[in-house]
Amino acid sequence: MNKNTAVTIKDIATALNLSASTVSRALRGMPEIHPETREAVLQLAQEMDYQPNQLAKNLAKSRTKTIGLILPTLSYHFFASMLNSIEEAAMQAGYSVVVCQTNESYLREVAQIQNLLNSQVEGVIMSLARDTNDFEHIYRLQRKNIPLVIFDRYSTAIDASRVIVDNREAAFKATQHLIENGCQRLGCLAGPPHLLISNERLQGFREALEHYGLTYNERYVFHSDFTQENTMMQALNMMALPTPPDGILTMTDRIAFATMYAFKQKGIRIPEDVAIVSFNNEPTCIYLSPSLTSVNQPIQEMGAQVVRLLLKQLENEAPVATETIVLSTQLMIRESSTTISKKV
Amino acid sequence: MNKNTAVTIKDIATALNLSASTVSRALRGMPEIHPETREAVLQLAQEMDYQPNQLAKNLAKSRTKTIGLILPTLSYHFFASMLNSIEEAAMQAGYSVVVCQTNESYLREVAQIQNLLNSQVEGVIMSLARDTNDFEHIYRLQRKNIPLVIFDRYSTAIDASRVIVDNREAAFKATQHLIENGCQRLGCLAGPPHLLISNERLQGFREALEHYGLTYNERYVFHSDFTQENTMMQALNMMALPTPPDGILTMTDRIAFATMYAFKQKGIRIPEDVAIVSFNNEPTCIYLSPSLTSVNQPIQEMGAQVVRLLLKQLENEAPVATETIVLSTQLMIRESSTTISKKV
DNA sequence: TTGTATGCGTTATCAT
DNA sequence: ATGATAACGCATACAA
Repeated sequence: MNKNTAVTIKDIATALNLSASTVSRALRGMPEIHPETREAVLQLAQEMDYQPNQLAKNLAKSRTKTIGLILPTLSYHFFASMLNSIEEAAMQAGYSVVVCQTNESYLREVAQIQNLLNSQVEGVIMSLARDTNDFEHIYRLQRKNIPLVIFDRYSTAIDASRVIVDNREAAFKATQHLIENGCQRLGCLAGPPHLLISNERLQGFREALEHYGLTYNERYVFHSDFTQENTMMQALNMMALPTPPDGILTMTDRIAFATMYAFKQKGIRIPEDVAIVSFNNEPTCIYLSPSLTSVNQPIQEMGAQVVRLLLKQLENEAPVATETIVLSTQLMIRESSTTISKKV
Repeated sequence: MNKNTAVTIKDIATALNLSASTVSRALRGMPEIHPETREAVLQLAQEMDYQPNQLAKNLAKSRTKTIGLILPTLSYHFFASMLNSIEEAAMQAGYSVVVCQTNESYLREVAQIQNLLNSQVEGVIMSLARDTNDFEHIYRLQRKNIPLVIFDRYSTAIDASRVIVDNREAAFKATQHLIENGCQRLGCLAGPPHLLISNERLQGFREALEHYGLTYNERYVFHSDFTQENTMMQALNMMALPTPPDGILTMTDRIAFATMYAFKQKGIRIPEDVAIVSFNNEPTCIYLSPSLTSVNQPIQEMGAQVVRLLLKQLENEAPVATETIVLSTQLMIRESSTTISKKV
């Protein structure tokens, strides 16, 4: 059952013996309206509890002031936080954002882009789904000249503005930290092989090893599909190597959580048997025992930059060159990687 | 910079020397259209990469097939999961959902309802913000005959369909569990005093105490505003009582996490010194050491019921009586409340 | 089977 | 300062 009685501008107009255009102008506070008329309109609007119809407004102006945000999932704290930070920045610029999750599925990503297009969003911000390997849907978006900014999970196959962190450097520093804390045999629990940022982090991992004269061995690199079960299996497989690692770099906190969980069940001690360093710095990191060392990404800054780059495209008449913003990270050192201070 | 060249039905029509209505019908697969015309239209639409304008569509049909979802925050796993489960159920019924967060702020809640109204959502699903004490904005919604369903954080001051769990019983069982595991002096770390579900849980806590012949003492009840700092302070204050509790019921996992964090820093052992039982069963619960005993709410079921109740109102001509669905919960017993099996 | 006319609620361009 | 009219893109009642 729905209201059949939405108050419209026309209702106010006839009630006041005015034309719709006058009411419209009064409502929007245009200067040419007589104060008395304006007052009358505003008051009646209030009394009738008039709600402007955003659909009609948008259609008439051919303008929605809305941007679409496509995220892999809101269950990761990182993405939920990015949503907040993007929404904040967008709102300040007078835009609202409509969010959709892909649940890591390529098909859903395609569908969501379709939806956003139909919803007439003026621009799109996204981070790629785990399973996205083909970019035709993105190209379509671009062919329609919809401004696009990609953050975090990007692809070099897409020519769009991006906001990322220096994954290679971050992984390098994280690995360096493990080495300097005495780890000799390092393993890496990476994400799906086709995810670019996973490879960048792997690259940083490798460079750190080589920089410190350790040999990089592919057999110490395992790939997780981000699910808990798979991650636990990969982690245990790694520890079942003839000479298991004494330090592991995991690509995300979720991977680290599952790994630590698996290790706990098997009686593998952290950091005594194996140290762990991870990525994302989710709030849960500090609650674990041992607390988890993790790379922090500047979420506020990323959100602000993402929106800034999008606005640049949105508000310029002429096409704008794509831009890549690389932000730096901070390693939050905690118990999982430091044998020294087990304070508990 | 934006596309000035959105392909419309009219474009297809003139290109094919047809009328707009014919194209419209062909696009929607109406039976009365000649197969050949349909083919031609469909093909050209594809070639021109035609995107239907959802705004125009909605305006023309005075129907959006959209429901609004207002959540306190997406940072709580419970709400993020509810979003997924609601979206799933809504999609199956052909509705899409637009989400907004209040960030626990009353003012934002009011504003978000305003937005949803302007966006012409056909119905609203919500869980109240922490700070919401006044319900005029909800009443306005109802005066406009917008179907409304409230879940989890509800209020008896709002006459709307709801989907909740039996908080009193859940708290009773949780408290019972603590008592049966040997706790003698129980404390409760509740949410803000005006949150109804917090009080219901407190009621269950109290009833359990009395049922087991323990005395309920208000001095063992502390209120957290859900922030980490405040929660830590309240938790430590509780343990600073002359005779601190040996068992605590916390109202949410977030409260429990912060409490455990505070206790860890102070060297207060869980469950040896004090056992903890909580609400929400976030995934993090199993990752903690000790793992956290928590009340699980049937999120899938809740989402399905919420949507079902809303659809009932949406798809009935006549007004539908409000309904309350009370679902039952399950206590997930883990290490934080059981002295027996510290497996690690 | 297809076309014409009208409407959805609002804004915008001309007039007056 | 206000009104009439057209337009936004699509759907639909009515004609043909």
